[in-house]
Amino acid sequence: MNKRSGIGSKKRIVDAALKLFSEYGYSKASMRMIANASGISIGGLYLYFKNKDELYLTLIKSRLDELADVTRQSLKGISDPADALIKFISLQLAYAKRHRELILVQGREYGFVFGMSAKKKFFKVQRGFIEGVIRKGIRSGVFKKCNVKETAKIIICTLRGFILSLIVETDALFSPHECSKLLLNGLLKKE
Amino acid sequence: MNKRSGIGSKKRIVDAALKLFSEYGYSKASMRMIANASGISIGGLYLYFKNKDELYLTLIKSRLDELADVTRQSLKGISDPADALIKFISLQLAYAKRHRELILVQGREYGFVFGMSAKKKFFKVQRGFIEGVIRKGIRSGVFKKCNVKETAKIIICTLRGFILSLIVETDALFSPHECSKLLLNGLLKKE
Amino acid sequence: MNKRSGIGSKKRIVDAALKLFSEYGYSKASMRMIANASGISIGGLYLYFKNKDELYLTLIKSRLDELADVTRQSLKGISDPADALIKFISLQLAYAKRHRELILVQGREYGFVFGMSAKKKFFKVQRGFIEGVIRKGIRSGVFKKCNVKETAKIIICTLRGFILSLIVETDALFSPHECSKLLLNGLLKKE
Amino acid sequence: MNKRSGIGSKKRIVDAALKLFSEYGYSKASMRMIANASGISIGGLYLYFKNKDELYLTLIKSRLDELADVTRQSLKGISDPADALIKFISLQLAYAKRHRELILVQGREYGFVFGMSAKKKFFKVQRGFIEGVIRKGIRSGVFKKCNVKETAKIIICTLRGFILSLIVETDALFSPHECSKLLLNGLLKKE
DNA sequence: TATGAATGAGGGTTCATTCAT
DNA sequence: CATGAATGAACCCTCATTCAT
Repeated sequence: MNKRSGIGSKKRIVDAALKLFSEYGYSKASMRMIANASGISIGGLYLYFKNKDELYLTLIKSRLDELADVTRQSLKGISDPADALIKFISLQLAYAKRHRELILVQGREYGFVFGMSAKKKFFKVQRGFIEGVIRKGIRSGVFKKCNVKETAKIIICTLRGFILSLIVETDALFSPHECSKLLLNGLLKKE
Repeated sequence: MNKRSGIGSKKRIVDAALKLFSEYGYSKASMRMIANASGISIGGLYLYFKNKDELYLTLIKSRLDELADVTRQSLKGISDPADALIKFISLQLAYAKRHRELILVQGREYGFVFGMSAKKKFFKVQRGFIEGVIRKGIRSGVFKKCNVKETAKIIICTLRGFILSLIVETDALFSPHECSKLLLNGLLKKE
Repeated sequence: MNKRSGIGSKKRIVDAALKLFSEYGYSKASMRMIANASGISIGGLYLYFKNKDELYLTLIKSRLDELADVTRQSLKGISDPADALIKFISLQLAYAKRHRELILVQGREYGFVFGMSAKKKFFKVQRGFIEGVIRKGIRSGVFKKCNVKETAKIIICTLRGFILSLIVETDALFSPHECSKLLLNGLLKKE
Repeated sequence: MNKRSGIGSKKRIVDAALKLFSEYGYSKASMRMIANASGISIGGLYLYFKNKDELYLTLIKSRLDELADVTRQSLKGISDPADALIKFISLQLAYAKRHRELILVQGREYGFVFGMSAKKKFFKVQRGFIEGVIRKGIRSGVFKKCNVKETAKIIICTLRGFILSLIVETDALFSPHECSKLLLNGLLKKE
C-alpha cells in the first residue's frame, strides 16, 4: 500500500522493533507483532533484515553508536576533569531515561549468539572516556592518585546498574547530581 | 537412570535449571533442556514443579532469600560504618561471583508476569541495610552529611551493575577494595 | 501441497474434521490427524480456526443450522398434519443418513465445556416444529387430543435414537414409513 | 493401607470409574482421577485391570448385563402384550434415570476399539424382547398386523434417545405413560 | 498385594521463516 | 518491492503405563 521509499519502511520497522523488544524482550516480541506495529507485512520484514537476530543486532548497534556519538560530542571542549565527569554521568542517565530501549543493550538473552563483541567494544570505549578523564584529573592534581582502570570500571558499573533499574524498579533511580557528588567527594568526612 | 531418591531428583533439577536459566534466560531455556541436563525425564520435572513459571520463581526466591540471609548475618556485629560498608560490598561481590545464577534475579523477561514484587522487596531490603549504615555513619560523625536515600540507591546500582557484568563482560569486574575506597574517599584530592 | 486457495483449504479442513470428529470423537481426533487428513500443515489449521474447540464448535453450528433450514423449508406448504409429520420424519432420517457427522451434535464429551446452549436451542426449535404440527392436527380434528409437549418430546427422542444408531449399530435403523405409521396409528387394533 | 480383600478394592475402583466415566467421558477421566476417587493407588488399578480400556469395557459389560437381567425378570409373568410393553418402557426409563452411567453404553468414543460387539449383542437381545411381545400381541389379536422387526427397532430407538437426553438436555425427558399411550394408540383419531 | 516416582509418546499451540503471487 | 498463506520444528504440558520397593 505504501509506495514509500525502502528507507522509510526500514525506519518504521526499526522503530517498532525497538519499542517491542524493549517492552517484551527478545523472545516474547514476535515478528508478527513487529510487522503489525510497523505497518509492514511479515514478508516485508525479511526484505530489510535477514532474520530476527539481525534485526535485533541492528537495533543494538544503532543505539550503541548513537550513545557513543552523544558522549563524544558533549565531552569535547570540557577541560576540567570534575566537570567532565559530572557531564558524562548526567548525560548517560538522561540518555537512558529518554531511550528506555537502551535496556536491550544489557539483554543477556542473546549473549551466546552475538558473542557480545559489539557490546564489549562499546563498553570498552566508554571506559576509555572515563579513564581519560580520570588520568587527566590526576595529572592536573585535581584528583588524587588511584587505580584508574578499576575506578573507571566502577563508574561504568554504576551507570549500568542505573539502566537496569529503569526496568526492574524505577523508584531506584538516583540523581546524576548526587552520584557525581558521591564519586567526587566520597562518604568520609575530611577532618 | 531409574527411580532415584526423590530428594536427589529435585536437587538435580534445581541445579540444572539454575545453570540453564542463568545462561540462556527464561525463554530460551526449555523444559526439555532442563530435563536432559538434570538426567530427569520431562514428565519428572512436573512431579516437582507445577510448571515452568513455578520452577523459575522457586529459583529466584531461593537465591534472593539466601543472599538476604548472608547479608544479614555478616553485617551484625560490625559497628564501624566504614567497615560495615566495606564488608557489605565485598560480600555481595563475592556472592555474585560464586553464584553467577544470581543474574537471573535481574531478568527482565518475566517482569510483566511475576509482577516483580519479590524482587522489588528484596532490593528494598538491601537498600535498607545500606541506609542504616549510612545513617549511623552520619550520626557518629564518621560520614559527612548527605542524602541518605540517594546514596544508598547509587551503591545498590553499582553492585547491580557488577552482577550484570558477570555475564556481559567479565573483564569489567572491579575489586571490592577499590570500590569501597572510591565510595568512602571520592576522587577529589582533599587539599 | 503448496499455497492453495484459502477457501479451498478451509473446506478441506472442515471436511476432514467432520469425518474424524464423528468417527473418533472430540478427544481422540487430534489436530495432527486432522492436519494430515486435510493435507494442510498443523500450523495451517490455526490460520482458519483459533483452536480445536472453535473448530469443533463451528462444525456443530454449521450442521445444526443446515438441518434447521432443511426442516423449515420442507415443512412450509404442507397443510395436512399427518403428511407434515411423515414428511418431517423422513426428512430427518434422510438427512442423518447422508450426514453421519450429525452424530457429533449428540456428543456429550463437550457438554461441560460448551454449555450445550447451541444444542439445547436447536432441539427446542425442532420440538417447536412438531408441537405446531400436532396442535394443528388436534384443532382440525385429525389427531386425537393428547399431551402435545410430551408427544413432541417422544418423537424427537425417537429421531435422536436413530441418529445414534447410525454409529452404534447400523442394522438398527428403521424406515421412515414404518415410523410414521406407528406414530399415527399405534399398535392397538381398533375394533 | 487397606488390607481389605481384593474384591473390595475392585468394587471401589468400579464404582469410582463408573461415576467419573459417566461424568467426564472416557478421555477426560484420567486413571489418576479414578485412583484418587477410589482410594486406590495408581499402580493398584493395574492389579485389577490390564489397562484403561479393559476397565471401561468391564464397566459397560456389567451395566449391560444388569439391565438385561432386570428386563428379563420383570417381563416374565406378564401375559397381556400391552401391559408388557408398558412395563418394559417404564422399566427402561426408570433404570436409565437411576443409573445415569448407563449413558456410557452409548458412548461412541470407543466404538473403533471395542468393535461394538458387546453393545450390538445387548441391543439385539433387547429388541428380541420387544419383538416377542409384539408378535404375541398380533397373534392374540390385540395388536394389529405390522412389521414386527421395524416396530421393535423404532421402540428401541425411542428409548435410546431418552437415555441420550439424560445428558444433553434433561428437560426433554418424557413420561413412560405418555410414551406407551402414543405407541399403543397412535395420533390419529379413530372415527 | 500395594505403592507412587519415573517415563516418554503424544497432545494442543506458537512462531520464525519461505515463496507463489 | 510487497504480501500473507503456508510450513513444520519446537514449545509446554498431560497421562497411561511400568517397576523398584
